[in-house]
Amino acid sequence: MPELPEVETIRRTLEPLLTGKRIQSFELLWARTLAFPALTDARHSMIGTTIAGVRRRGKLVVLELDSGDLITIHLRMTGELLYRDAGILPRATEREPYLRAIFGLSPCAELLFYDTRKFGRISLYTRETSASLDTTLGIEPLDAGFTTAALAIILRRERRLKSLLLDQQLIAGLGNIYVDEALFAARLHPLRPANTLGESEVAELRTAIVDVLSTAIAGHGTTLRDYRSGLGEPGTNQHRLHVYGKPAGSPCSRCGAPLARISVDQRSTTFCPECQPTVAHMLNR
DNA sequence: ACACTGCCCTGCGAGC
DNA sequence: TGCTCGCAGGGCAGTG
Repeated sequence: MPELPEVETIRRTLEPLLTGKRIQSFELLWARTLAFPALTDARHSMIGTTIAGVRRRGKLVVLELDSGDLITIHLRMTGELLYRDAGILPRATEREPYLRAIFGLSPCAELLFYDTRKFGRISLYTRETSASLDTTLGIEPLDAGFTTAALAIILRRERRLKSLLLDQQLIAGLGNIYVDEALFAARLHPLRPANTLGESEVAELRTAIVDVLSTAIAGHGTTLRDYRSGLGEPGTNQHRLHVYGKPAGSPCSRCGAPLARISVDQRSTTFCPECQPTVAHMLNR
């Protein structure tokens, strides 16, 4: 499932291809893929505008239009955003089964949105409504502002660490894969109340988050099943995962102890009980 | 403030 | 082989 590194990889591949292209059509093949506004309004706003840039905010791909409007695309679990040069490849008229939306671009190109599970969402924000993005999305973990002090403020609440790190309103872009990996790297138990972390633990967690995300971006993202870059290439970071997706009982890559698997916020969570002890565990030693 | 449930969806692997 | 079932999960609404 695409998280920050996958979305960033897609952004990087799409930016040079989309910038300067004019949107000349928007075709919707699954109605709910467009979250808002209504299709006719969305078409009216985007058709005829030019893509001025491709940004990322959290897990959102953001197409900046020269009108000042923004098209945001959330891939959720199985969304794929593929660029196709219609001059080279045949047009997507054959209604492939998982194709949900088509941006027709001039000259001679298409941006295709595929999504098997139909959870992905495309939205259009105006200059006025785009401010709400920053109230629903928290700090960017790869921005300079994501300091140990900034993270310490976020952690200043009695909430389970993993649940907090997954909260997009606090930190934007982390999902199940990279939260598990970052907690493993920082040797922190996913159920630790966030406000029990010491100063050095906060610093280690910040470093772990930045390292895990940066490494994944360098590897062009994690491809477990569906994820592909904007040009259809899989990533390589799946080979660097230490805990995510590993079955319970499989050996920890660091200490050899059997990994544990629990559920946190309805999400499977894998960690090493030896490397990532609870506070109670540490006191009992 | 926090945790939990159910919903949206489909493909896949396990079990029978 | 062919079926059913549980699981995967990001975000959100609703409940406790």
